[in-house]
Amino acid sequence: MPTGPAKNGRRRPTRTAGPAKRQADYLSQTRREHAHEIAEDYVEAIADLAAEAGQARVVGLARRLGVTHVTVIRTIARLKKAGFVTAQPYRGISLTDEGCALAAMCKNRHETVAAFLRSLGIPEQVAEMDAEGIEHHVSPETLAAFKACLRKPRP
Amino acid sequence: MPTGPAKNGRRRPTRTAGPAKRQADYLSQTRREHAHEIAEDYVEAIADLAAEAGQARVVGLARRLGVTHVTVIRTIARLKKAGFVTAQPYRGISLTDEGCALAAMCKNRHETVAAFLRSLGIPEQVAEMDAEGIEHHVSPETLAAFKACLRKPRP
DNA sequence: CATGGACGGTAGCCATGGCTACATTATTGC
DNA sequence: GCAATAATGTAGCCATGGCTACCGTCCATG
Repeated sequence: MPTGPAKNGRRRPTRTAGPAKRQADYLSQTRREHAHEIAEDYVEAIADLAAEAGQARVVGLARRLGVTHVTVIRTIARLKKAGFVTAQPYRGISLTDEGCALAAMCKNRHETVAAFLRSLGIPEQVAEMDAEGIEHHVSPETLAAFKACLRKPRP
Repeated sequence: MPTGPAKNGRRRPTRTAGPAKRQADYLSQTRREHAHEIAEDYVEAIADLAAEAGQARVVGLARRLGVTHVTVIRTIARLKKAGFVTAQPYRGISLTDEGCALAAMCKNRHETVAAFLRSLGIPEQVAEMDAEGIEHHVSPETLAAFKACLRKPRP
């Protein structure tokens, strides 16, 4: 039972229409992006492992991503359905052309973000850590601005 | 059935120990942060609604956050357990002191990130959109660097 | 003062992304 | 060639964060 009468403006004509709607869209978009983040981390890790060990394997991915091999297997299944990787049971994991392109884009973007942060005087480790989280939310416009800043550093 | 013998270096002594471990930690950390992101978005929205309408209500939050009122109710329950908000059924939602502090920090951080992006020449709307995603991953060091850049803009 | 419609809440579904525990397959070393 | 071990895969659990459908509350207004 409620403890008393609510005399708050319940029937107010909402009034938070314009800007609130826009922010809602931004937030929805950000949430949608989150689905891609994992895929990006995976294809990047697969590309790296393939480059350094000749082939990406489940345990290697698990170690690199900080999850159990079970999680890797399940996520790989999704990436397979999404067309980013190919994999047969007990064999290594390979990127499709699409996956390769995504990995290359991610690697480039990650490098740019990390370099930009370092150029602001942020310590290596912190820059790397922040880049890991930031990179997935950097639009092409912002990425271009970062690159421009790196090209002509402040005096 | 596998289509043939795998002659890949399975028994290699892992060799991806040092840097891979570090990256795994970074990624784990980023994943952990994700749990906080929602809380941050909520307390910020609650603070805004309280400021502009006198009280935060479920439907208002739902509109602002771009989700259904059901999602809001469930998340509020979690935030309540976490000690960020207080709420009784059919009453408005209020921030605890802790929630208030978090909201203030988030608002400040969001403003800083958005202003920094705008200072790089990124269009208002894009800056706002990117800030929404980036803000949750900005460490204190990086935030300080952004603020420093804003204080003395490039000539 | 009754009631309609907005608001708030519950039940139950789905997908994702973790996990442990257990089973299966490949490789390797004896 | 066979056993041990590491890698891979399966089953099933939990939490989170969406959703729809439906039901309950409340209060402004006729």
